[in-house]
Amino acid sequence: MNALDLSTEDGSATQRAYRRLRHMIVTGDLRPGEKLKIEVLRKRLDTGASPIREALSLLTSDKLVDRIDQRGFRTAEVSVRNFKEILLLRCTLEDVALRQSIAHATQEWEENIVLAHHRMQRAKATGLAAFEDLHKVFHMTLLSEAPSPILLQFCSQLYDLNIRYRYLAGSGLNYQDRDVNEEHTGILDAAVARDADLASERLMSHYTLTGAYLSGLVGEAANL
Amino acid sequence: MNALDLSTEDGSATQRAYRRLRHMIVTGDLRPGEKLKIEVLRKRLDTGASPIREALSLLTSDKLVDRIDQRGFRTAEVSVRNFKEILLLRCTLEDVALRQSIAHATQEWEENIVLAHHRMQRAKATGLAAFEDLHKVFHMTLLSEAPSPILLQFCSQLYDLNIRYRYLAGSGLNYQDRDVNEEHTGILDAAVARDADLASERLMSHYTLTGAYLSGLVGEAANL
DNA sequence: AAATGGCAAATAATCGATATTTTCCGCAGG
DNA sequence: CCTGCGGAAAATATCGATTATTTGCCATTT
Repeated sequence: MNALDLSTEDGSATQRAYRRLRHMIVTGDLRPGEKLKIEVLRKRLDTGASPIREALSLLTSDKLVDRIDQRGFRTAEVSVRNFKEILLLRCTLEDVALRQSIAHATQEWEENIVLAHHRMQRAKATGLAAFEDLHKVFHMTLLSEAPSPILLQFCSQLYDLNIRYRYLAGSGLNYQDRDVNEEHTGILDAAVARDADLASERLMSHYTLTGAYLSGLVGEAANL
Repeated sequence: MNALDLSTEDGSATQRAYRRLRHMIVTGDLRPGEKLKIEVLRKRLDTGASPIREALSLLTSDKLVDRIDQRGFRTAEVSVRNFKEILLLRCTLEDVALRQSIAHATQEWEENIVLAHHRMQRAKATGLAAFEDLHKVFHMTLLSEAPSPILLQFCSQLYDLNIRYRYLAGSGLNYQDRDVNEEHTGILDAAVARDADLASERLMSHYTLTGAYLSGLVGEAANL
């Protein structure tokens, strides 16, 4: 069983509810700011109130859900401001993490990135739905040697918050064919070459470009 | 009602349990790695199982509690490695936050810091227990104008993780009289003068010194 | 003596029901 | 016409009990 395997059916009722709710929020199935009534979700996921409640508590950690004491839960609001904050923070934190990761690079790590990159490319080419997951794996693998689990966890969390905007902007998968492939390959090459400055520069540019593109869409799509 | 008021008795049972458990973990009343049995806590806090359970879920977000599916909760482990990671991350993030905060400084902010500083000093002088809280308020106020709530939340979380080590190292309050007062005043002055470089330098130095001092203690005290 | 299998106790997770709180709506008074 | 005040309806929070899972122990086997 893989820690990154998000699809499976096992685990406690709480875990299942957590995964499903998380997916629904990230993909926009549950709209931003939407009230999350226990009763409604209970029926929808066909489980008891307790697991729902706990799952929502967990999602609060991920900042995908807001809890208001005594008046329940709702999905986190979105805003252009929030989107930009996430983008900027990602740049700041991933720059640090990437440099640390490259500084601690190993052969195995190098191979992991190459592999992650290949899998991502293949999924994209074949239009597989798993692409989104593999894309995250690629990015997190880049950072994975940074000896700072908390930092990595922050990056992962910000990644998820960001991807939610990608879905909300519609066309979850359509990168408007700016050449994203090439950007990824560029980052990969620089990382494998252990060139921290170049890799970081490319990564930042990758985020900034994607961000600028999305920023416009986010505004209209969610009409903020 | 103040968002920073941690003492009160009101709110839901969950909130009360959350505050009390949090305090117990941070102050070391519940030891690192200790198993947190619902039944035991239920009696100790005189409340039902549900609030305990939810409070523990919330504490998981704060990384003060680890949850292991199907086998309950335990307080987060500590280690010198983890301590150093927190220290380093705080330096990285607070440097960013402080510079942003100073860049957005207002008159009101300036007055808030002066006030926070004064209250902290007074509490220290009179040996008040509230000192720890006011110390946190002072540090967070320094950062408070940074237009990045997520970043501030990370800083707050790291602050709490760090202070836990202070308690664990024993002598929660004894700063060994390295002149901490003077360090605080120095940071205050630089911030009020809007000198971001100087303020940041002093803040980092403040953390690094405290960290170096604690680092030794943490090792012995918790015998890691 | 060490390993294995399988009870029994302990503990966690979940459920269904109750208590508490908020929300919503209509009505009286200004 | 707006504002504020009940009071029912809805929703949340909490409890007590039940179910499922894990853990610890001891007999049995090799």
